[in-house]
Amino acid sequence: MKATIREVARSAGVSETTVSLSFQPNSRISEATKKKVMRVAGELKYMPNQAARNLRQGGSKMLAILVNDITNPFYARMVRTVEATARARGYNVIVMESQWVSACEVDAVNRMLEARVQGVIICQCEDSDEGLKLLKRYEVPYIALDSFPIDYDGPYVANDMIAAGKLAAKHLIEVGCKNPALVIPKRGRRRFSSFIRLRQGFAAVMKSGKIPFGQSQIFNAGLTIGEGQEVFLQILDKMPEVDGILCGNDLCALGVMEAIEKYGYKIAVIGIDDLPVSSLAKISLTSIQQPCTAVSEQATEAIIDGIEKKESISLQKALTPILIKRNSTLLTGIVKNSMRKH
Amino acid sequence: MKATIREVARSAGVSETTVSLSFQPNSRISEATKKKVMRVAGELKYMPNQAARNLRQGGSKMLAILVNDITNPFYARMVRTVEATARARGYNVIVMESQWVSACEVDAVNRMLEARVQGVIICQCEDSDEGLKLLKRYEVPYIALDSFPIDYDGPYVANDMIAAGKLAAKHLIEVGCKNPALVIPKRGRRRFSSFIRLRQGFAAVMKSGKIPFGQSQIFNAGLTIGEGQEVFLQILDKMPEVDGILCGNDLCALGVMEAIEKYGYKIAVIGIDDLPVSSLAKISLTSIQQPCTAVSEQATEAIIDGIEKKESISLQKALTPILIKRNSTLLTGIVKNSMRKH
DNA sequence: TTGAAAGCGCTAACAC
DNA sequence: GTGTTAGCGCTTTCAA
Repeated sequence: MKATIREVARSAGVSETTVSLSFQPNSRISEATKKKVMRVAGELKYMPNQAARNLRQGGSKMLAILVNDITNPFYARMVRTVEATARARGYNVIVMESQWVSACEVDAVNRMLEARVQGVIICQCEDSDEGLKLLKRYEVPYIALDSFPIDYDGPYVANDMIAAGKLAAKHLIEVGCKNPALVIPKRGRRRFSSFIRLRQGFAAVMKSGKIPFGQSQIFNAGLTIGEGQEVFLQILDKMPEVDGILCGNDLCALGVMEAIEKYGYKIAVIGIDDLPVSSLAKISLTSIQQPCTAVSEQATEAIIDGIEKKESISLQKALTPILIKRNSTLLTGIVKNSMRKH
Repeated sequence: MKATIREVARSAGVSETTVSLSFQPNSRISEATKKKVMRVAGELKYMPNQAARNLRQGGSKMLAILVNDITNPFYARMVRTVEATARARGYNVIVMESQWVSACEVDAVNRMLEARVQGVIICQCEDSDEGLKLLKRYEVPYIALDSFPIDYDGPYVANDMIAAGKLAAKHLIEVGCKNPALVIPKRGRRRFSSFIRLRQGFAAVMKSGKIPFGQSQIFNAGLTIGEGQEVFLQILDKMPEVDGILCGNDLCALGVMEAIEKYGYKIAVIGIDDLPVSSLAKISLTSIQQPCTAVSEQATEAIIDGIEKKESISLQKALTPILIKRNSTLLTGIVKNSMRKH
């Protein structure tokens, strides 16, 4: 880890250029020289210094991905896909986490900027757009992945949440739901546009099915098990007749299911994400499977294309999800009235 | 994102040195000059270039963490903690994933080396030690986190798996288990030393409790729900009287529980990790909670200390886990005999 | 308190 | 097919 190109050159009796070129694919160097250089490099434990290379070439070959919560499997899978896609195209990825805190987001963006990442894939956290502003200001290409504020007009690749809302509503109606509730997160003053779209799709289908659905049936909870558990009593308080709940993600849905069970109710629940645990027989949570892999891949490809063609990216794309029907709606739908407690 | 220190210097009518110094804390520059420099820097959208800084200073202020599976919450939490701890000390972290594939591990290590990370926190994947060899060869400080091969003798911070095995065995005996099985992963020819230790602790307590426990009661499955589901029939085949199963992690345990339920058995199950979902009433999986945060913190601090003191690190530390008792052992322990199918 | 100059390790013109 | 030269953007002596 100590040797530089200079020492390798000297030791191999060639110029630095030759060494440099030997490490590049299909360069002009003869096989013999290349072999010799490689041998010496090996002996001297030489390895090209990316920082120097970047400095010289004026590009870091580095992307950043910013997610809200790395421990959430939904984001973790995105990170994995982005990483793999980027690597295939010769880019490294630095992963950052905002933990839903705007200040962390800004901090993360600053570090990306200093690291001279060439592109940013960003799952935006909340109502502050400071992070985005920084990216714009410093003219770093970015693309939103999955979530972004309601007034965002930049490039994105996301899951089609209107479709998701429609799927959920249609299914709830199918299983006989008359009093639906929607549980989605709210940060600061606004909601994510993803969840606004979810609501739009949900409300549209409910309306066409003549099921009343209004503001009073929308509840606020974050995307964790804990927050799901907490919100259920609020729902029950305002909607004692609730018989179907769509949650912002599976984790929240798991929490809601937990509370439903605890208080002895039977209410249809739908989550979003289709986590591995959701398919367990004991859980069997009906969920909306999002095309996360495709979304992440396309976002990554788009940003790299943008970087390499030096074009600004204008992609705005929403991919269609599918509904996975399980017991959390199928069983509860049948028994819910007879089993109700009150 | 375009301006360099030179342009800022020219525009502010000072030297590059002054600009550079203005961006460093408590340097000799006067407040007035600093303010002026900052203003100009802001106007020109100047931001120090880390690559150049690193090149000059000969250190990247970058750490790498390599995990096996980023979508596994166990690793994700470690990543989070490492990242936060490192950042507090002024280091960035690049995250890499081996996906349990030795070739990926080697590839990841190579990229770290090129990125000139100053230290590596590594959760090793399997029986190949190629990755580690590379790290040694290029003299990059490293510390193993949580898992490493059986013959590893380098620095590590890990969970005390002997203690974990003992806790589990003690508890299984408590709930009346007579025919225990152990399900742990095996990669290539060897097992992780973590799981060998788990077995040691488990076997020791079983022995002292006069419960027979030998090779034929140890089964092989990876750390995922799917592999847990698959292994159960093998267990049943070889041990029709099995009444207690300790799994290598919660995900695997969830899979085993799923299969137990599916085939209509009641068998005590213990997992390791205590994932959030494990505490759900519907799951209620008895699990061993590992001090992952502390482990990750200590590993990170140790490696940074090593880097800054230029000392090689010799820390070998195992932190004690605790047992969280839930229904997967408490209920099954009571009813298991009367409910058995065969 | 400030500036001039040297150089970190590498690559890309441009010679030869 | 190979070498010479000139920087990439920054920090750090050293001198003023």
